[in-house]
Amino acid sequence: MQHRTLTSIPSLWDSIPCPRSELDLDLVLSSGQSFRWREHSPRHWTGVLDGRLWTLTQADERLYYTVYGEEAGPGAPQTLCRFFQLHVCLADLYQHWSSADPHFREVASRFPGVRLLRQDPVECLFSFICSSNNHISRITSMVQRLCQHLGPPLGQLDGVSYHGFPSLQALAKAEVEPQLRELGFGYRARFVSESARVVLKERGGASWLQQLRAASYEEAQRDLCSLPGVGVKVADCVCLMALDKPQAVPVDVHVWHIARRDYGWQPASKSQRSLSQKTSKELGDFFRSLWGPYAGWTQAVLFCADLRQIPKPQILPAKPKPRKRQRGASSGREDAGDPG
DNA sequence: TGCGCGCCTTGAGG
DNA sequence: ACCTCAAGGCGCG
Repeated sequence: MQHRTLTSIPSLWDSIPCPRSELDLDLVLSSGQSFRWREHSPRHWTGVLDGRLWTLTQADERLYYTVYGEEAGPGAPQTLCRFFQLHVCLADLYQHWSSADPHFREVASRFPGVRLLRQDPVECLFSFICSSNNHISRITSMVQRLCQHLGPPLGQLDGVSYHGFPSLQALAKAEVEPQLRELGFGYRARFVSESARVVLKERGGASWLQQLRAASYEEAQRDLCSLPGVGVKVADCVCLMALDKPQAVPVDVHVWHIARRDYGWQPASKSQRSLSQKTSKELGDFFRSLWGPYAGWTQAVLFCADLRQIPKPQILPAKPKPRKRQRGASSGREDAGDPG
């Protein structure tokens, strides 16, 4: 089977109303909320949702979707509305934030349609456990490896295999940690397998995570922080992106930078260099008091804008670099041959 | 108890 | 070749 595009086989697509001011699909799926969507052709995103394989794209005032292997079914619109939280009116929020914050108004006018996904808690938790000391492109490749090796296969498109996210049971197996180390997860390998084991055997499994949606922000954050590899930053990401806590503001060095550069913010306590837990809380409270109960959503807009404002330098074409560095004539390191 | 600091993995880029 | 940094967390003093 092949990846579908809207123009190739229109009959296999359906759509729901969704203006661009409410959703910028390209921005939302590539800005580090979820690491599971691939842009296989321009503005066409393929990924797994509710255990099925989808391609999404956007045109005019509508969001188009197609599901592989079966009919999309009558539940598809509701699945999409829930995933993109379309009941939340982004235009109203932007207006509110703009009136409260001139800097937001200036930035947001260039970045409409940035909203939060409502992700599966297990997927979100373990994706962000992988995020520590890491950047988006590398997190993406790690999560992809995690799914390819431990997740249930859902089929191939153009030779690319797609997998569901691994279950807690799969992640909790004893051989997972060495396996993940082999896959380049480093010290995060232990965090993944240990947290899976704790959630499964000491907390009651996926339903425990699910129930944190009904808990308070403070309680959810505290409970998540009891897992190995989960600190305040990762807990806030999960709270914001999977557990219905729109007030959670994940504070990282990037947000810290934005706060100082664009808001002249300085911590009350004078810890300068590193982001202490106390400073994170201070900064989160600062943004919550400025932006209100959806402060995490606001931060996502600014974060998105910041990602796009520092475009990666294009690789210059035809740069005849004299390569003099390999004098040892080392055989290529991408050798496919087995050692021995 | 609270806080600051060094360490942990890997890989890209300067 | 060396250093730093990248959407951090943990253990120690």
